[in-house]
Amino acid sequence: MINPLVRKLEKFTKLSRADQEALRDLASQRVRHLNARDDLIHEGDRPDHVNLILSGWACRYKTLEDGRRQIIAFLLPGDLCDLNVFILREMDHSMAAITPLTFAEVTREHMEALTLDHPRVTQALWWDSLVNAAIQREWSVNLGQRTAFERVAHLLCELFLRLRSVGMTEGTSCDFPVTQVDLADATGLSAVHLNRTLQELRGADLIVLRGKLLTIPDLEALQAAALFSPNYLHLNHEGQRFDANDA
Amino acid sequence: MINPLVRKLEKFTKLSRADQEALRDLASQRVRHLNARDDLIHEGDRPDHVNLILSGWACRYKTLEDGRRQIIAFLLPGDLCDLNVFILREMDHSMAAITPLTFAEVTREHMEALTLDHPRVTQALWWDSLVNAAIQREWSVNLGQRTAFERVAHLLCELFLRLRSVGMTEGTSCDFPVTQVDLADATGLSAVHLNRTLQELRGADLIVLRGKLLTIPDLEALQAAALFSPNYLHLNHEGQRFDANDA
DNA sequence: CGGCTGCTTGAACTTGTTCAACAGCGGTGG
DNA sequence: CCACCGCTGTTGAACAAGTTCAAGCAGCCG
Repeated sequence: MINPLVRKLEKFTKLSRADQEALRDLASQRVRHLNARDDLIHEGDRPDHVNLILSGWACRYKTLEDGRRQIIAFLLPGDLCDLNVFILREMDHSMAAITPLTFAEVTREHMEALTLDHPRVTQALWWDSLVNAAIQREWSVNLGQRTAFERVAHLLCELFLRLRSVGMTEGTSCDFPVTQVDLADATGLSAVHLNRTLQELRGADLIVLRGKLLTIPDLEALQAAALFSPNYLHLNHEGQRFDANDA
Repeated sequence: MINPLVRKLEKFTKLSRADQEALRDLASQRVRHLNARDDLIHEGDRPDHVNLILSGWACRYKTLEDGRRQIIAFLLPGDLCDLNVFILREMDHSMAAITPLTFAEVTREHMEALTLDHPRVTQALWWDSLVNAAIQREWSVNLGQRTAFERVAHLLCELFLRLRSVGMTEGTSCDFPVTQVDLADATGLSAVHLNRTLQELRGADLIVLRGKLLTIPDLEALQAAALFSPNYLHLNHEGQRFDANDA
């Protein structure tokens, strides 16, 4: 399989062979595995490397003292967590595997070397982190303004498009290994109401979700129901302006 | 008044004279003014410079087709918007002045020069943008998990601490020029319910809010009520490790 | 004074929560 | 092979939190 990070960044800019090689190199160092539900890192820990998701799903989350949990972001293959985390003294949130997970721990030194040697890659990584910031903002809109129905629909649209951008969809379907409890924690709904909302979405023929497979028969329709506009994902080949297929 | 950006960044690292001078320089170019409610930039516009807030309050926001509006972030003096925005083709959200506003438009070239010449400043700016990302994440927790009461309390704690970090509080009070409708749009509540929530907070003697002045008689108590933990603001002089009072 | 914007109130209503119970499934151990 | 356990998904019914609508008030500025 093609490296999902490379694939995603090429949505932004064409990368040279050397660039691609450097990225593949990132993905081959200090590779680690986790079981579903294990923490990658916990609030309060000192961050000393950047995590690059290679396969499986993970999430960022925070819990309140009384146990309420909010999932803050989903991390998919090709996602890189916070280029500069080292700068901070301690993590302000936790990260956990949702499925069995493979990821690479990229050291500070490695990141710095990459930055120096591959300006085009660096640019693309900044683009990626701006997109992540935009996603985070959209989640605020989602949680603050959308109804349960719209909110769940919106999340599904987003995840589907993000998966597609790393080549992890097949036609109108994709793997969807998230439990309803996780979805509830991501959308700020109770598990019960989330369940009923999914049923509504099914009833409206907007989604088919069975086992761990999600099918979206009519993406346009789902987007309309969610008041979803994909602009914040900045996927429209922004940086075809930088075309440099060998440096 | 001391430059708020310098003051904030010094929470992270000691800056040399030259560093400080460079930052003050940022704040003196292409200074612009807006009236309350005017947009700085609108969704869909092409971003071609970074905005540095000099005085007054602003916000980021998004609106849905049917008019629902979510305020996504508050921008206070000393706040700098998205170091790298130029990378994106178009804005995925809007920004507006809440009060009469003074801000500086910093060109791409100027930012790049700053980055090259002042690595310590660059580092501090990255710190600042990581903190902004953390704030954005915390807003998700706020919107997704906290009750109206906790949510409003939490927002007030955050704003108070952020204002304090740029020297804009006086004892237990600060200027608070935000209308209830704005607060409602930031917390995802209806204006009516926001109003009642403020009354509850007043009734519990957690805040005094009259006119445009906010007083928090017992910050600890308000934080406790909000389940507020300040760690995500990373204000605990993280970077006293870098002390270099002249380069 | 008149008109605007922002704040406040009451009452009916809706959306989403909570609690409690149960069904389905896969895995594990006896 | 069956019994049992734990996790995930599903259901009903009572309940609570927050919304909506509509009206009125207060303060401010011209």
